[in-house]
Amino acid sequence: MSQDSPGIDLETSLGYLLKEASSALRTRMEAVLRPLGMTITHYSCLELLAQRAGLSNSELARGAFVTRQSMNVLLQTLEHDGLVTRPDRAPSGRVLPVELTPKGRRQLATASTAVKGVEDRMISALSPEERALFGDMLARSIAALREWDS
Amino acid sequence: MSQDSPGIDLETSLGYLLKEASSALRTRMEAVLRPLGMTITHYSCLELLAQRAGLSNSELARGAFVTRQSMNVLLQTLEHDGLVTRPDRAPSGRVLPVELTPKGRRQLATASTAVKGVEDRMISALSPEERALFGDMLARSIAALREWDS
DNA sequence: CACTATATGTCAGAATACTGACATGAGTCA
DNA sequence: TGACTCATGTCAGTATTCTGACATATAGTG
Repeated sequence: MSQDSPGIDLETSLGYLLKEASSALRTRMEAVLRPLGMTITHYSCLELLAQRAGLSNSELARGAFVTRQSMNVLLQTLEHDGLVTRPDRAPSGRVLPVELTPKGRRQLATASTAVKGVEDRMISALSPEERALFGDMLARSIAALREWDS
Repeated sequence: MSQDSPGIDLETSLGYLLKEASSALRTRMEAVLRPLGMTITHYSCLELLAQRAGLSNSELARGAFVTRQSMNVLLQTLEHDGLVTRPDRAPSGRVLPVELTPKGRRQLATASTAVKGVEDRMISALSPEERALFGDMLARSIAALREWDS
């Protein structure tokens, strides 16, 4: 039971809590996006494109935290459904800039409000000052985890 | 190259930051567990069992944030590899209590050390006082996200 | 100019997790 | 007792993501 070793106490582990929070957020987002026929990656892709039009497949993949292979199959579906467009040939190099269509923009609008509701629910547990600090601590944690990147 | 920290508004979203932090933690954990031939779910299962011996398949699934079907597949592998044991018949009801074998305990020991190193790296960006507050904020966020269930 | 390194898009296969469904056992309540 | 509800373990099929690999295009270096 409570044998030591270099064991990690999951009850107080910040890593476990972080995963737990991320899982809860993911579950809630899936719940509100499912009626809209969208997955989280699907929504993330559209949201990224709305803020930075012309992102490439690889850039979208990094922004949505999936591999570029996974993003590519998603983009094929989005393109087929008329939500995004890609040029037939790369304007420069091999990079294919992706853009939202009006239809994609409309779909994003409804999804964005739904997702914002989930995020608002989450941060409702934090005071305005705490929200700033929370974001700052998250950013510092991210930086520390990537510190010795190769 | 515009691959690092583009000035998108998503960077100020706490939901996105949370997902980003979770992704960074996941990447680091995968990096240290891969040489040991373990996945995160694999490790999580062993860690859960070390702290609470006799957990059922469904309980392990909830603790590792996967479905009980996925956990069952993993448990079959772990059982085949001699890392955990399950009784042939349920002592009560249908619940099959899972237990670590000495071999499983040894494998967990090395993995736990590696994972602890990752977590230590992450919280090194936070002061001791901040760590407590960080955990508290995460717990409150989790509670807020789940109180919706009604 | 060649050579190298990096990044991209893409294809194919494998690993992993999920949804749906079913039977079983325990607990609750009329 | 019997009907109902709930949770569990399990089977089957599907879906999504990942790993590995390759050719190509750009930039940097000698």
